Amino acid sequence: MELESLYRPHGVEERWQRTWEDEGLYRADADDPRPTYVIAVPPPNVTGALHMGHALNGSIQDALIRLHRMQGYNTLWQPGYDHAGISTQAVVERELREQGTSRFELGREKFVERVWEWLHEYGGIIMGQFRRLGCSLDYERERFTMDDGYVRAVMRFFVHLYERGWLYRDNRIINWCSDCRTSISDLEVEYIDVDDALTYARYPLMNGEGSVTIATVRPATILADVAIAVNPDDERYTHLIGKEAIVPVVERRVPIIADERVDPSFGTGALKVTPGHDPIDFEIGRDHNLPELTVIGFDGRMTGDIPPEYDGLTEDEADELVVQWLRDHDQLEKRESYRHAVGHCERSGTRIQPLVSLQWWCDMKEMAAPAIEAIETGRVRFHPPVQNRVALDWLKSIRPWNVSRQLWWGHQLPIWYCPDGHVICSETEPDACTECGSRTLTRDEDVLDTWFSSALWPFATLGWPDDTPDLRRFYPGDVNSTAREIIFLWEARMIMAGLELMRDIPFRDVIIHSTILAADGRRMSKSLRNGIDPIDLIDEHGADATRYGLLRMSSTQDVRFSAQSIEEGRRLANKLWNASRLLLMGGEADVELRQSSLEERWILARIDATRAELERDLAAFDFAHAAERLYHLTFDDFCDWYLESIKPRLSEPDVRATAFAALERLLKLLHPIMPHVTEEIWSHLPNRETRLIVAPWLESTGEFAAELNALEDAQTAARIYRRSGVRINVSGDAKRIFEAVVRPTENGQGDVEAERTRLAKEIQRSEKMLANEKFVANAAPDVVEGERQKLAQFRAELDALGN
RNA sequence: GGGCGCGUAGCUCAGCGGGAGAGCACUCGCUUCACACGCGAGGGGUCGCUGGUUCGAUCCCAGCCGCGCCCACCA
Repeated sequence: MELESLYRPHGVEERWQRTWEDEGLYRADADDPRPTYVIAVPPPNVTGALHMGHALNGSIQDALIRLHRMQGYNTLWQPGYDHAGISTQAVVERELREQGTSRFELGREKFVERVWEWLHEYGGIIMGQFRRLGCSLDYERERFTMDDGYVRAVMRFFVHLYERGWLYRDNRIINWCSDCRTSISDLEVEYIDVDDALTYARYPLMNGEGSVTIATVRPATILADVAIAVNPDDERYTHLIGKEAIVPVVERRVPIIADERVDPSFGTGALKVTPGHDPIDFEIGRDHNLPELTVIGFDGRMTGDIPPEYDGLTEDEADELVVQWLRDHDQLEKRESYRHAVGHCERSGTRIQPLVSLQWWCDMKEMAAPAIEAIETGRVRFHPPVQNRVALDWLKSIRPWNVSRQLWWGHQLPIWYCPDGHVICSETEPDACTECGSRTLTRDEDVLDTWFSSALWPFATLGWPDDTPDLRRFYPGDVNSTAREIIFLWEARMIMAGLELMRDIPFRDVIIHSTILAADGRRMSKSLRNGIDPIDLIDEHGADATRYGLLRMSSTQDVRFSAQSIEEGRRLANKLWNASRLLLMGGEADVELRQSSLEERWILARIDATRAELERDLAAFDFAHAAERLYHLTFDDFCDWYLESIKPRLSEPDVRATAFAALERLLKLLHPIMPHVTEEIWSHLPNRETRLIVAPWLESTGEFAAELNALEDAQTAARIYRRSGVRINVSGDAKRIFEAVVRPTENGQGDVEAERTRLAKEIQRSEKMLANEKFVANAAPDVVEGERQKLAQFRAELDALGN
C-alpha cells in the first residue's frame, strides 16, 4: 500500500469520526456489566459556537473518556445543550427587532414558538463541532434542558424545594438589567471601573440650624431618599441623630438615623438612605423600618411619585436636573470626579439598576451544608486543590438565590395564584385552588434562572425524576471539567442538588481547566477580535494536532495561546505517520514479540515506563505533562533510538514483527490524545481484529524494567562519549546500542577537552560540598550518599576520557 | 477592602530545598534510501528586586516592584 510521506489529517479524521459513530463505539449501555466511567459534558449554550474553552475542555474530557474506554470501563460521555435563557431570548429578540416587530407584539406563546423555530434552524451546532474534534460523546443520548423529560425534572426540583420551605417570594432589592428586562443573580454581575462625578449636596435641617452635606454618585436617586444615616460613633454628627432634614427637590422631611454600616471616612461621613435603589441602603432601610420608594422603573426611566418634569427622563438626564436644582438653591457644595466599580450585566454590558422587586428566592443554607461536608471530607475534590477553598468560601457564606427571571424563554415557575391570594405550587397545572377551590388560577409569569436547571444536569440527563436503568447505572458520575468562572454558578449547585435529590455526590473530581488567553495576554473576546476559532485550527492542522496542542499548553493557571504547541502536535502526527511507513514499507509481518535484543527490550521497557508515568499524569489531570511525555517517547525513544538501531535489520521478519508490536503499544498510549492518526495507522497494521478506540489498554508488564536503569546509564555515558568523540569498548548486546550511538564526530576527534573541563568543575563542586562538615552533618543521609555517588561517577567518567 | 495566583533562555511554559530544563525561534553541518513538518552539533539564563531562615535557596519566609484573576454593600 502506497502511503504519502506527508500525513494529511483531512479526510482521514472525518472518516474515522463517521466510522466510530456508525459502528456504535461511542455508545454506553446500561446493561453492560463492566464498571462505569461517566462524564457529563458542560452543556454549551444552544445558540453558541465552539470556542477555545470548549475545545480545550473537549480535548480533556475525551482524553479521559478514551483512556477509560480502552481500560475496559463502561464509558458514558453525556452530550447536550443548555437553553441559556437570557442569551437565547436576546438573540431571537434582536432578530425580531430587525424585522420591525417585538416579542410584545407577538405575545408570549407565539414568541416561545418563534424561539423553538430559531433553534431548529440555527441552534445546536456545537455537537457537530465536537464531532469534528473527535470527541467520543454518546451523541444518541443528546439532551436539552428544555426537552419534555428535563422540564419535568425542573418542575420536580422546584416543588421539592418549595415543600422543603426553602423557596419564598419577597420584595427585595435585586440586580435589574434594563436591557435584558430581567433581574439577574449576583453572580451574573460584573464590576467595571467607571468614571463618575461625586456630587456633594446640602440637606437643610428641619430646625433651621444649618444643613448636613452628603455625597452621592447618583443625584437622581435623591428623589427616593427616606433618611440620612451617620455612624453612631461619628462625633461630628452625634448631635444630629434623631433630628430631621429636608431632601432637596422633593422637599421631604426625613429622619437622621445612626447605623454602623456608615463609613465615617467616606465623603462627608453622612449617607443619604435610598432603600429603593441601593443594596446597602436597602438593608439599612429594612432594619430601621423605612419606606422603600422607587423613582427609577424597569425601563430605566424616572417614574413614581416625583415632580412631573422628571417623569420619563433617563437617569442621566434626571441627574443633571437635580444638580441644576441644587445649584439654583445654593445647595450644591461641590462636584468632583470619582472612579469606582459599578455593577454591569455580564451579558448585555448594561449598568445594573438596583431595584426593589417581587421575586422568588431560594434559601441555600441547608443545601450548602452537605456540599461543604462533601468537599471538606474529600468526597468531591477540585483540581487544582486551591479551588476547594474557593468553593468552600463561597458555600460557607452563601446567600439566598434569586431564581426568578422576567423572561419568556425558560422554565415557567410552577406557581399559580388564586384571586384570594393563595399560592399553589404544583408540578402540573392544578384544576382549582387547593385552599379555596377557586378555578380562576393564574400562573406566575416568571421563568427560572438558567442555572436552576443546569444544577440537575448529572442526573436529569439520565432520566431523573424517573427511576431509570441509566440513572441507576450511571449515577454518580466520575469527573466534571469546566472553567473557573463556573465554579459557583454550576459546580457548587450540581453538588448541592445531587446531594439533596439523589442523596449522593454527582461526581468525585472537578477539573478546573486553564483559560486560554489570546497571544497578547488578554481574554479572547469578540469585541477585541483577538480570538482564535478552534475550527480554523482543526482545518489548518487537524483535530489531533489541535487536541495535542491545547493539552500541551494547558496548565493549572491561565495560559497564553501558543500556536507552537499546535504545530508540535502536527509534527508529532507526521512523525508517527512516517515511523509507521518505515515499518510498513518493510513488507508483511506478524505483530508479535519475537526478538529480545537489547534495543528491543529497551524500547519495550521505555514504553512500559512511559505508560506508568502517563497513567499517573492523567490520574492527576496533568495533561500538559502527558502530552510532553508522549512527544518524547515518540521522537526520542521510539524513532531516534529504537528505529535507528533496528533499521539495518528491518528486512528480518522477526525484527519487523517485534517492531510492529512496539508500535502497537505506542499507538495505544497516544490514542486518547491523538485518536485519528493512531486509529489510521492501526488500521494499516497486519491482522487487525478490533478498532484501536476499543482496543485494550496496555497492562503493566514490568518487562525488562530492571535492565532499563542500567541501560539508560549506558546511554547517558554513550552520549558523553559521543559528545567527546571517543570510542569505547563494550561487549555483548550492549555493543550494538553503543555502536548505534557512539559514532566518531566529523573529524573523528571531538572536543575532549571541553568535556574534561565540565567534569572537573562538577568534581570540584561536589568535593567542596562533601568537605563541608555542616553539610555532611545536617543534610539528609540519602542526599549525602547521592552526592558521594555523583562524585564517584564524575571521577569515573573523567577517567574514561583518559586524563 | 479581602483573597488567590503569576513574574525562570528571544517566545510559550515546566521545575519548586542539594548538578538551571522542554518545545519553538536562533547558529553551524547534513538533498544518509520513514519523515527537511527531518537528522546531528551548538549558542543563549546574576530563575523580578531587597532582606531573612538554612550547611545549602530559582524553590521556604517577609517586604517591595510589575502583571492577572476571584470575591466584596464604601454611598
